[in-house]
Formats: sequence, C-alpha cells, structure tokens
Amino acid sequence: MKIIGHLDMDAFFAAVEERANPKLKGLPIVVGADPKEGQGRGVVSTANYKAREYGICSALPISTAWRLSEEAKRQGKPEAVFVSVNFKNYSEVSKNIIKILEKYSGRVLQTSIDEAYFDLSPAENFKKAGEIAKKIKSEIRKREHLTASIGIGPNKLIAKIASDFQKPDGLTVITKERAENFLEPLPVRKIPGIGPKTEEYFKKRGIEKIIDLKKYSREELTEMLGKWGAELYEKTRGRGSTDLAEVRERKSIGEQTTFETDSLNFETVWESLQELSTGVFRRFQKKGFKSFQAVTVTIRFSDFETHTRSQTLRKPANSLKAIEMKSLKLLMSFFDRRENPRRKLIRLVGVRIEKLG
DNA sequence: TCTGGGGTCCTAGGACCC
DNA sequence: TCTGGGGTCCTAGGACCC
Repeated sequence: MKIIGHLDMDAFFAAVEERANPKLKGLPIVVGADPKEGQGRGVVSTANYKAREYGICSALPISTAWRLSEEAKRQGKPEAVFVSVNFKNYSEVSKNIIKILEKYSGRVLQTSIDEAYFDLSPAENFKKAGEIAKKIKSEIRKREHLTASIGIGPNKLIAKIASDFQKPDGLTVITKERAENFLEPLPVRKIPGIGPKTEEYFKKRGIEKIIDLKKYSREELTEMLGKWGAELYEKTRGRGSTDLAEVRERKSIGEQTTFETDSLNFETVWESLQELSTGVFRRFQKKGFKSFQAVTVTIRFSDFETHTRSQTLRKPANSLKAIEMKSLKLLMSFFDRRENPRRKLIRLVGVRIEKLG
C-alpha cells in the first residue's frame, strides 16, 4: 500500500526572518518588495500569521500591504515589519529540512523551496505513518525552530491538500478509504491546478465545492476544460499519482524586471534588456548548459497588457552576443509604431532562452 | 488595491511534409 | 477545379504554481 506525505513549511520566508532577528519576534512580518512608504511596485512574497490578521497575504501588492499596516497602526496595533527577500538564507534552511526528511523516508521529492513529498509506504499503515510525521515535525521544531504542516494520504494529491488542511503546525492523515469524503465538502479551489479563473468559471455555473464537480461526467469536464478536464475528473474522486521519482529537467532560463517608472525610451528598455541577458547567460553557463536555440522577449505595458515575441534560431547558439542580438531584434519589433499605436508606456521587460542543450 | 519574478504546461492557428 | 488526413514545428497567449 502506498502512503505519501507532503510537507509544507508554515509562512516559510517570514518564519526564517523572525528566527534570524529576535527583535521581530511576535510582530507582523511582511517579506517582499520594498514598500517605499506605500509607493513600492512589488508584491508580498510571504506574510506571517500576525500580518495575516491585518489582511496581508501572499501576492498582495506591497503598496496595499503598507496601507493595511498603517491602518492597523492607527488602531493602536503594532505596524508590520517589511523585510526584503533573502533567497540564499532560505535555500540553506531548505536543505536542512530536506536532510531531516531523508532521515525518516527513503524517497523524498522536493517540489519547491518549502515543499516536499516523501514516501511513508514502509510504515505499513496510516497510523504509523502519522507517528513518523509527528517525529519529523518535532525534529524540525527542535533543530530549526520552525513549524511545518504535514499531510498524509494515499497519493500526492491527497497529501498535498491534507498538508494545507490544518495550517499552521498541522498534521492531517487521510486514509485511502476516507479520501473521497475528505474532498467532497472542500472548495474547488483547493485542487492544485484550479486557480482564480477556473474558480470563477465554475462559480458562474453554480459549482463551488468538489462534490458539485462530481456531478459532471468525464466527457462534460473535457468539453469544459479540454485535456485538463479529464484529469480533474480523476482528482475529484481522490485519485492521483504516487510517483516520487520523476525527474523534471529545466526547459528555460529567464529574467524580467519591472521599471520603477514606466518608460517608452528605447535606450532605457534596451539597457535593461542587456543586463537581463547578461544575468540569463551567467546562469546558463553556471548550470552547465551547452546551447540554447530560442529567445523570447516579454513586454508589459502600463495597462498590464503583456506580449511576447519569440524566435527559434536556425542552429543552437551559446554566446551572450547571440542572446543580445536576437533580443534586440525582438525588442525593436515592439517599438514599431504599428505595434503600439497609442504609445503606451512600458512597465516590464524580460528575456528568456529555451530549447536548452 | 493595482498587480514580482522564477518557472511549467496547454491551446490554437498556420506552415509544411508525407 | 476542388480537394484528405495525420503529424510536427513555430509562434503567441494564457492559466497556474511557489
């Protein structure tokens, strides 16, 4: 019998920052872009649970987070502490967490900086698997002074949804027999792959909970969502993969940047694009790739309309010059009057290389 | 409210080939 | 003159995830 665990660190970036700086203890913490007194352009990466009480959450515009913190301050509550993202630190901690997992499971599949699946099948039953999860959580707490939430289920889908079920510091064990019943009352949004658009699409049709989705046949769901519909049909019934061996190879390397102030000055945009190209090329080399054969340039206008232009090269290339020359050509096409007749300002520029060899 | 940066996967039309 | 079916590649856009 397959028993799969999913570990998800609680408010990971914020928790690491809180741990690193005792002065932050107990305060609302917002990790993300520089708020610049409410004028900053980025978003919140992670807010700790204290900050969430103010309505601050991941992906919220940092300017809104700033406003919410100011509001709280006016009500006599502590203002939020804004901290910039320190990826290097988090990666170090992440490695330690994975090492702990590997002590308790023979197969660990890390899927992001703060999430991993692990195999607990040797535990034989879900009860014993739950005991192991408790040990993992307490070791993470003891050694790293951080809390994690763990979900255990008969496959990756159930484990992942279960890890989110009692956050933070949660442990949820769902047996194979209970999996379908566990899913039914949950909002459709809990299924990985259903985002804001699909949620809205379903809501318009009166579908809000997973049980509502189960009224539709595989064919009907395929009609609505294409290939993804057939997958969703299986998911709503608690069925999913248990494969923890998948190796996913990198398919592209890219960088993008949002300007402090929008611009339609070619020099400004081209200079940024060169810097981004340099960064992309450095990472391309560092990762040990030998070639790339496609370049994509992204432009986002001030109204957030986003366009891409890409070109496949006649043969594989491997130089910074090649990225720069191709991206220059693609960028110029965006500056063609016909492409942008209303002379909209540019907010973001990005470059990505694909078809890596 | 005014929306980052790093990615992956899917779709769809057109070109081209057999 | 009107016309197939299948497959792959290229390009652009969009949804989604962390």
